[in-house]
Amino acid sequence: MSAKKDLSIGALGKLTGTKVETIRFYEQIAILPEPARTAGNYRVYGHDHVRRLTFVRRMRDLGFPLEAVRAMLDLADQPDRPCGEVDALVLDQLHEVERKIADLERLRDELSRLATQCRTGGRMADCRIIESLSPHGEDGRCCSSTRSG
Amino acid sequence: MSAKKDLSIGALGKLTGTKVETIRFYEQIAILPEPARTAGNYRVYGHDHVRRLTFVRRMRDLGFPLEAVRAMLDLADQPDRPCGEVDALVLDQLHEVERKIADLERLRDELSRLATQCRTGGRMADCRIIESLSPHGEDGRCCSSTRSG
DNA sequence: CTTGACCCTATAGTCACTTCAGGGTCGATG
DNA sequence: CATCGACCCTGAAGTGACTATAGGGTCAAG
Ligand SMILES: [Zn+2]
Ligand SMILES: [Zn+2]
Ligand SMILES: [Zn+2]
Ligand SMILES: [Zn+2]
Repeated sequence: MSAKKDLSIGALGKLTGTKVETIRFYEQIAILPEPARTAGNYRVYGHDHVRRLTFVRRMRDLGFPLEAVRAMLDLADQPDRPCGEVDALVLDQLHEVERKIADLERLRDELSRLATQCRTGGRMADCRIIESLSPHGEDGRCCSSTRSG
Repeated sequence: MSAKKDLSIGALGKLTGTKVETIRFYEQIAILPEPARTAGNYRVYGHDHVRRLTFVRRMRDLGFPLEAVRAMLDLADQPDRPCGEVDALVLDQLHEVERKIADLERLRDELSRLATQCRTGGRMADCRIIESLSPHGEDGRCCSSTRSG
């Protein structure tokens, strides 16, 4: 008794936490197949769309790029292939996320050092933050490197 | 004796670690002022450009959006204003980075859980990863929610 | 019959660049 | 003098993953 409850695009969006425009966008780039239409040209979605879109959104929420989503969808449709490729995609994404975390932690440290530089409530002319971000001192010499011995 | 060593766009790029196209782009959106030109219409840069571009690149490397860079450049040009706004910009960016790190750490945990699900070397049909990403079981019932009491 | 929520298409905008197409300039070499 | 390669020029389009806007059509309720 699997009820075939047809869904409008808005209903599908609510069910999957996806904006209507995003669903149409996914259709345009062939992440989602074209649905049937009503007499009034409205899109009509069914169970398979819900499943597929949910899958897509979960991967996106985990930070996978759409290209990886596409690859995963292709793989998922071929039950006889080995699943090693799927595992590899997940590991790649895990490493990517770990790399991003490391990058951001370095940034965070630099920013918090920067944030403690000033705090004087003084004027821009004395701002240590601006000074820290500038190339060198305030005098006219720097890049030209014409400081002969 | 501040030597006025004029620089071509390529030389400026090398000096600041910026691609030539990016420099032209910054000029286009008025992050950098239009430089002088040679008779052959080549851009010619001097010391001030080096300083300004270095400042921009440092901020970008710290993850500030160009809008914040623009704001900071505006402030830096007004020596009499209080530097509190600068401090606030840096703190905002610090919090933004901290938020991103927290988000990514959650993702990392989910991904590493996901990554340990499978590892069977089996077939797609049995892949636990695919299963974990899918909405519910394999049977035809789910979104329709027609499971009456 | 009108209101308002929803839907349609096509197009442009977002961010911070990158890439491309199609040329021009300049110093060195033959 | 021709020509080669490294560099430079402009303007437009492409990237990712949507988001927004303009200008309409559909449909159930009151
Ligand atoms: Zn300050
Ligand atoms: Zn300098
Ligand atoms: Zn698997
Ligand atoms: Zn379902």
